[in-house]
Order: sequence, then C-alpha cells, then structure tokens
Amino acid sequence: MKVRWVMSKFNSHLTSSLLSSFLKNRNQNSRNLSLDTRNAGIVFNYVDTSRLLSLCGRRGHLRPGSSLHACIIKHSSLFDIRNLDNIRNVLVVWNSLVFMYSNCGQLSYAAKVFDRMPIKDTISWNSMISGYLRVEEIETGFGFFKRMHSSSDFRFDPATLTSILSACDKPNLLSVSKLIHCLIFVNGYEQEIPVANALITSYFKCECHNSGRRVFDEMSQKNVISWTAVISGLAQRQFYDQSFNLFWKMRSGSVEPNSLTYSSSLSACSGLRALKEGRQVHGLVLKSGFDSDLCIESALMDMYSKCGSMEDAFRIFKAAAEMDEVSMTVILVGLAQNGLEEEAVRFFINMVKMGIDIDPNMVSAILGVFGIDTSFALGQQIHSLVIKKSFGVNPFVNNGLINMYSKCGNLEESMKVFDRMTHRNSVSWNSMIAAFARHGRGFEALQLYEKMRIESVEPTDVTFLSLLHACSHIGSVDKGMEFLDSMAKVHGISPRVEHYACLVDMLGRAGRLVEAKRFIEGLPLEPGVLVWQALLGACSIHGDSTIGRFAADHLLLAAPESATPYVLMANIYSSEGRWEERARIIKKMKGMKLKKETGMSWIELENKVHSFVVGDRIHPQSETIYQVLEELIRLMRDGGYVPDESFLHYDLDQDFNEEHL
DNA sequence: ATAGGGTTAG
Repeated sequence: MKVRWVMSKFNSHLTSSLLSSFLKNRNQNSRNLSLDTRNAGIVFNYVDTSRLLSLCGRRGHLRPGSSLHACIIKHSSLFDIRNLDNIRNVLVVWNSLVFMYSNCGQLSYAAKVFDRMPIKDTISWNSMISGYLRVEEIETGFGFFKRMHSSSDFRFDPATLTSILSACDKPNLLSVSKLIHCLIFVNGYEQEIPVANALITSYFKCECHNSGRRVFDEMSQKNVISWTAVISGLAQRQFYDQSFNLFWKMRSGSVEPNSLTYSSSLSACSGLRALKEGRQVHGLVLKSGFDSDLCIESALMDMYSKCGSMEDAFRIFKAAAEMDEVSMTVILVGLAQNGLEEEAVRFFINMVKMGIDIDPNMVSAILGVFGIDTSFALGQQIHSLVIKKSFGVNPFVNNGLINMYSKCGNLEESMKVFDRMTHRNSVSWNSMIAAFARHGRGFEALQLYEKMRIESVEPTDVTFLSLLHACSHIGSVDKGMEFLDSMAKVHGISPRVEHYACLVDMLGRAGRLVEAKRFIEGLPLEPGVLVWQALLGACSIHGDSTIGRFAADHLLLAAPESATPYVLMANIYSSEGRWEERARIIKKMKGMKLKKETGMSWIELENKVHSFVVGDRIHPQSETIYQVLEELIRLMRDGGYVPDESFLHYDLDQDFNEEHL
C-alpha cells in the first residue's frame, strides 16, 4: 500500500506491471520496505525511490525512471547534505539515479547526474564505468576507471571489477574481461566467489568458454551460482553434452541445485534431444518443488516438444497457472515442428485475438509452418504484421520470411526480403541458397554461394546440404564431390549421413549405380536409412534389381517397419516385367501389415486450401474436377505423351492405373 | 555473481 501511495504521487508512467514486478522483487529479497518515519508526512521516501530507480535500471525502463528523476528535482530541498542525517540516504538515491541512466544506455544523462553529485562513493564510479562499457564506449569507460584510480579518495574494489565484468557480455569485449582477470589476480581477489562467478559468466558471454571453465575448475570454494553459471553458459554455447555432464557431476557434490540450475540443465536436454535424461531431470524438479515455476515449466515443455513428445508438453501446459511470451512461444514452436501445423496456426490466431503482444520470436516460429498446408494469404498477413510492428530488422523474422515465400512458390519475394536485409547471417544465406535449389535454379544457388564466400560468411553443414541439393538439380556430380571435399578440408565440417545420402542420390540419378554402391562401401560411418533409401530410389528409376536388392536388404535391416523397400522393389520388378517376383514382395509386405503412406497434394484458391489424395471423390466439386482432368489427359495423349508404365502402382488394378499415371 | 523461447536441409 505504501508503495502504491508513493507511486501515485509520482507519475502515471509507472505502470502496474512495473509495480507488480517491484512487489515480486521485494518478496524475493524478503527485506522490509517501509516508509522512513522521520519523513512521515512528506511526499517522498528515499528508500522506495532508490529501489524503484534500481528496478527501472535493471529492466531498462527509461520513462518511469526519468519520471522519478523529475520527482526528485521537485523535492530538491530534501537533498541538502548539510543535514548530516541525510547524507547516506541522499547518496543512495543519487547512486540509483546514475545506475538507472547508465543501465538504460543514457550515458550523457548519467554523466550529468554524476558530475552534479555533491558526494560520491565507489558505487557511483562503478555505475559510470560499467555503463560506458555496456554501450561499448570502452575508452570513456576506462577513462572513468583511471580517474577513479588516480583520485586519492577512491580505489576500485571487488564490486568495481564484478560490475565491469557484467558489462563484458559480447565477444568484442573479451580483451576487457582478460584485463580485469589480470587485476583480479594481481589483487588477490580470485577466491572471492562473486568475483570469480562474474568472471566465469563474462568469459562464456564472450564465447571464451575454455577460460570460463578454467576459472571454475580452479575455484577452491564454489556455490550454486558458480555451478549454474557454467552449466547455463555451456548450454547457451550449445555444448549440451558438457553442460549436462557437469549438472550430473554437481549432483554428487554438496551444493544443491536451484531452479536456475534445473532450467539450464533442461535446456541442455532439449539441445541433446535426450528424452530419457529430460525425464530424469523432471523427476528431480518434482522432488525439489520447483515444478510450478514458470521458467521451469517452459524449460520442461521445450524439452518434451524438442524430444518429440507433445503429449507430455501439453500436460504441463494444461497444469500451468499462467503463461507468458516465452512459454507461449515454446508451445507454438512445439506445434509447428511436430507436424501440428494447423494447430500452430490456430494457436497463433488465438493469441492475436486475445490481444497478446506478438513478438519477433513468435513470428519467426509461425513462419516455419508455411508451405505445408497453410494458406499463402495468411503468410502475407503475417508479413504485413512484421511491417506494422517494425520487425523488419530482426534476422530471425527475415529468414523466416525468405523461407515462407520460397516454400509458398514465390521466389521473387524471397529475393526481395534477402536483398533488403542489412545484417545477413549464415541462415539467411542458407535459406536463399535452398530457395534457389528448391525452385530448380541450381546455377543461381551456386552463384549465391560464391557471393557468400566473397562476403566472408562461413558456411555451415546446412549450406552444404543445400548446395548438394542444387548440384543434384543441375546433374553435376563432380561439383557435388568437390563440395563434399571442401566441406571437410577447407571448412573443417565433417559430413553427416544426410550429406552422403545427397551424393548417393546424385550418383544414382546420373545412373552411376555401381559407383554409388562403391561410394557407400567406402563411407567412414554407418550408412543408415537415408543412404540406402537414396540408392534404392535410384535403382527404381533405372530399373536395376541387382543393386536394388542389395540396397533393399540393407534398408530392411536399418528400418524394418518401413514400407519403402517393398514398394520400391515391387516397382523395380514391374519395370523388368518380373510379375511373379513383384507379387511375392507385395504379399510379403501385406503379411507384415505395412502400408505405404498416401501421397497428397494441395492447392490454394481464394484463401481456402483444397487437398487431394489419389482417386478420392471427397471434394464437393469432384465431378467437374475429374471432367477437366480427363480433358487434360486427352490433350496429353494427343500431344504424344504416353504414361510411364514402369511405375505401375502395386495396389491398383490395371484399368485404374493409366488414369493415375 | 546464476535461468526458460525464435529462422535453414531432409
């Protein structure tokens, strides 16, 4: 109540959400927040003001922060330091004001306040130094550091170093972190736990995880924060296995994990797609009682959804007391990436209808569903949302738009988005290369890769998949081989089965089946389903039952539940006219109760998506559609086109077949 | 001094 009273005197810029986070924050600190009785009756309170200012600073809320500043100016009489009782209070408010401006990135204001402060302490200097470093004005920041050092009244202390380190959170500030590391060492601060923890965090944020790990290993005393800093740092840098191993190691020690440790280790499980380990952590979370923490719930839902178990994710979703932008994004991504595209679209539309503030993360997540069976018109609406909300600078959103347009068949629009981008990352290039490849424009895909090299963007394993895909379209096996070679030798990326499968597919399409077989036998790793399927597919195109049989046998071992080897072998036998063999294999497949997945096609007309399966009569305009189809078939035959009978479908009778082919 | 989310290929 007291806080609300103080705030109402301040200004309407202090929103209710700020108030609620303030109150929540107060409970966490469990420090009593009471009005200074000596100032009762005066519309001002030093303690609340400084706490609100610090809160604004931490969250980067400049507007309410500067409103508080205005209020301070109004009550300037209270800042008379001739009243010695007041000195401490006055200093605390001034310091929070400097901190607020510096943490909001407003260094010129921070400096003005700092210069006019009647008294300063080390904390005042610390805010100025870290503020300038955070906005990467490194020279100025160090200027303050030197000035502080040379003035005889102040000396840096461990807090100065931790506050500098907390500003060093980007790789280009690594040199500063290293310098501070030296100062820590020279001054014998290395065993101060908060200092070492800040150093660890800074090294990880600067992508120098080895140094971070070394600092951690050399600490004689470690607390939860030390452990969590490394576990989360490793997970954020995508060293998921190391992160999870360390978490496991921590459990055999004496330091108890907290909710932050659990959410970090769950994030490692997500990255590893490790369902079993994820469930184990879930068990620990239940025992610890952190299970109704929203961060934990989001981490759990994400873990389950990335591991492909949406049922488990839904269970947590239903039990959750509240949702926020992160947990909603987790669900949205889960739906979009687990084959529930329609639900994802519905979820997104509901979010918009409920008035939820859509953020760039949600947009890039929903853009991923386009091109499956969604409406292109909706995709365009989302693009207009992007423009309205000024998300056009976000690389994730732009990359999503490139993919959305290219998957919906609009390559021109993809190119426009790509060309307009000011900061392209490797995913942008990969997406555009893939877009050209997808549209059969292999040469342009390769040209774009040349440009990518000129602009010194490092390719990734996905780049090479798209490039191989492009080579496959041009029919240039040699070029593909070259890429596979340079991938390992020049860029140090070891090819995965997917890359090898692409090459097998390429050799196979070119009819070089013997070579493809030899290539597979020389592979450094287990070929797996994709590779054998590529070889078998090629044999089915070229009608080679000898190598086909070889591939089918391996495929059966790798994927005993798949109908593909049976269907493709049946096709090969058909093309060779070996009807008995064909009948035998179909019988065997039916005996195994395997069924080929039905192919489907979609078309969008006037905002409505129509789907079709071979031979179906479900569509309300079926009658007309088949009439047009027959007319087209007649025209084709008149034009000299004959059905390719080598692709006779296994479960259709002869009369039916010609129509379908 | 420590936490949960987003885009690419197949």
